[in-house]
Amino acid sequence: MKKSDTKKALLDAAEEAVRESGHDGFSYADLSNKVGIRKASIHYHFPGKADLLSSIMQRYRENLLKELAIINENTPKASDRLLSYISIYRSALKGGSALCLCVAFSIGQQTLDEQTREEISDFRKKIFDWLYNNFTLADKDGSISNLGNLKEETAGLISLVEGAQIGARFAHDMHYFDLSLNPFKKRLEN
Amino acid sequence: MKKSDTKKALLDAAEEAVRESGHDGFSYADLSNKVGIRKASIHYHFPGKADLLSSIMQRYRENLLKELAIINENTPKASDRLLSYISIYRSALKGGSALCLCVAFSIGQQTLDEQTREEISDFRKKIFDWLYNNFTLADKDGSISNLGNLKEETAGLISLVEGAQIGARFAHDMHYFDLSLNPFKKRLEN
DNA sequence: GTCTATAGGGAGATAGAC
DNA sequence: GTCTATCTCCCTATAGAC
Repeated sequence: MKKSDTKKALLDAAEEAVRESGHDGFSYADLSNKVGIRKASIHYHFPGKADLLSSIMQRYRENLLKELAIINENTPKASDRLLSYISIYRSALKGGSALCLCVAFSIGQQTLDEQTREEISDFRKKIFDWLYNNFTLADKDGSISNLGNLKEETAGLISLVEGAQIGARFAHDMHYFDLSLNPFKKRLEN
Repeated sequence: MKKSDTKKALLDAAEEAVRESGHDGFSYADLSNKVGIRKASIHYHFPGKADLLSSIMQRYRENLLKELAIINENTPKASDRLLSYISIYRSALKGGSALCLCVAFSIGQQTLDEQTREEISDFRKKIFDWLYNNFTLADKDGSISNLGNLKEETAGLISLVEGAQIGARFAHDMHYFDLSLNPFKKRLEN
């Protein structure tokens, strides 16, 4: 198999594993089974597990930030942009069996290498800024009711979405996510 | 040392470890160092790790449900009760280094034994009911503004508080918790 | 009750053949 | 690039002396 194909298969399998079981909840043996390659061979593509985890995070960050940029391009109203944000986190749940990669890494940060932790930290800041800018837009276009302090609204929405993911995965029930988000969604004018 | 004293020391050390590192983020060796007992001796008090984890959870559940009952006895206004609830989760953060036990177990549920998972699940339901009853009270005493659907409010507050814990611990910053909770707190009338 | 000693397994990682 | 074989380390758990 071509080097890049195996590498992608490993990244895909590892990302899925992290989102379902956490980064220390899967082993090279698990990965080996999923991809159909001996576990020693994984080290050819990623010398250590830290390299693998860092690569997953890098790829995820690039893709998601691109998605958010596209939302801004195509969606004029702030409330609609936030709805898109919420739906990204909703679909990441995969019916209640997985978390988005950012939440999965954030809850297991203690045993991560410094570099990956930095990447997550930087990523979280960028998400915060994107939301903050769109709450600022909402303050102008009036598409969200009862707006308070914009930094508080931003932190509150991130916490709400991440907490809803945790709860929904625990219960294996998407309904819990929707239930949690509804009070916020009712403030959005469509 | 008396049996019950060692047992309590083990429970205390294990609870702290779970809240800081997760239930598979600490070993009998870690516990052995903290308590000053050889790791083999731990098995005398708790035959397996599952027994230890289950005991921590049982103790925590009993204590917290007792606390919530006392809040109801001593605090007439719904908004004040919810403030107490929030402050329990806030102080559990220990400045951003730990989670409350319920969140710590909830995020690591995949590798828990069935019994402990059941205990957490049951505990979460009881927390939900306590909050739901107090949102119902708020609907009567008018101490929370803009009340929507009460189940949604309940799920939303749990998600908010749990997500705020995750974010605050990641950033090692209590401020993030306070920032996240402020929009909700502003709806409470004091 | 607590100890020493050790079993048994799984983790990530490396060497070297092909 | 992928393989087999092996290494080292750490985990939970048990046996048996004191």
